Amino acid sequence: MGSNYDQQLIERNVKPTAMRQLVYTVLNEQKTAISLAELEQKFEKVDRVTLYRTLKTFEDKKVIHAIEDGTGSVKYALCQDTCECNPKDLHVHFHCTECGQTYCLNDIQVPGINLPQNFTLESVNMVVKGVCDECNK
Amino acid sequence: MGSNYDQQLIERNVKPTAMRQLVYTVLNEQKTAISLAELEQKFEKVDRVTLYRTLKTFEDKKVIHAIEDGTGSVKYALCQDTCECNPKDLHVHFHCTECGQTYCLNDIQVPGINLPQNFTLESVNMVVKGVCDECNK
DNA sequence: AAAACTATGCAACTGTATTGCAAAGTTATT
DNA sequence: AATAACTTTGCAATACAGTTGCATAGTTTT
Repeated sequence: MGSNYDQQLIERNVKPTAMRQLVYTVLNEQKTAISLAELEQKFEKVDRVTLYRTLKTFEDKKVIHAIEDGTGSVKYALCQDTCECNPKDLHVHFHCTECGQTYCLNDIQVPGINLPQNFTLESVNMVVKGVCDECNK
Repeated sequence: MGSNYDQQLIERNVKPTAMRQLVYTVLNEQKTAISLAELEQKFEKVDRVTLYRTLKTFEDKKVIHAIEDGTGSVKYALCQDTCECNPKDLHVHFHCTECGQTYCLNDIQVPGINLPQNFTLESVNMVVKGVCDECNK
């Protein structure tokens, strides 16, 4: 049989084990980015290290991207289908200081930056902090 | 007597104690942003918690700003004279993946972002990663 | 000089991230 | 089909950044 998400994993060269299918499913259900600790809480019983390595594998293979939102715990979210995690694929993230949620603003591309002479660019982590629409109600 | 830097501290409503003068001096000597652990190593013998609280005080009073560069340890750098840490005062930071240094690109302002409806902005943490001029030689 | 407040130092603790190693599971080879 | 080689998972333990509580020292106010 195999999960509905096998294809996404296989396309990114990740063997779709049971664990990975589960993790992918959970990630897919999230509206906002999620930390390792939060992911752990979605399961009855699971080994944190296995989740940790699953996330690392997913990140390496560009199934997910990491967001350093400054809370002390890295958040993760699924990449868009077309994402190669190149600078041009990068979007802005939003961290709500009220509810603590971290959003992917997939529609807002990270603006280009002209670096000083001889600085070369690999990636950009841009996190806007403020209050989200839910908390502004 | 008093240190040369008393004025800067007093202007920001920080009492210029001996400890704070020392920390300010060290921060002022840095070309790149520095972590708590790195700061600790600049002293023969010093209590980490005191440094920690000194940095927190400096940050609160906008003597320094914190940079979340994604390395797992927050970096700190002196604010510019005119800085009020408002969005318009914010500059881009650069983290070199080769030497590990984090630079303040004081001349490069963080670009404005149009947030979705009902999202309000407080601050922005923008870190560009790549290779710095020194490491590109 | 005493009281009130602020800063410092030490000990202890929390939580995230990470590594090593053995067991279980999977894939390739004979 | 049995073995070997490799990959994934689970458990134990560790490393380290960040943080809190409390007692002492120092400073300022009354």
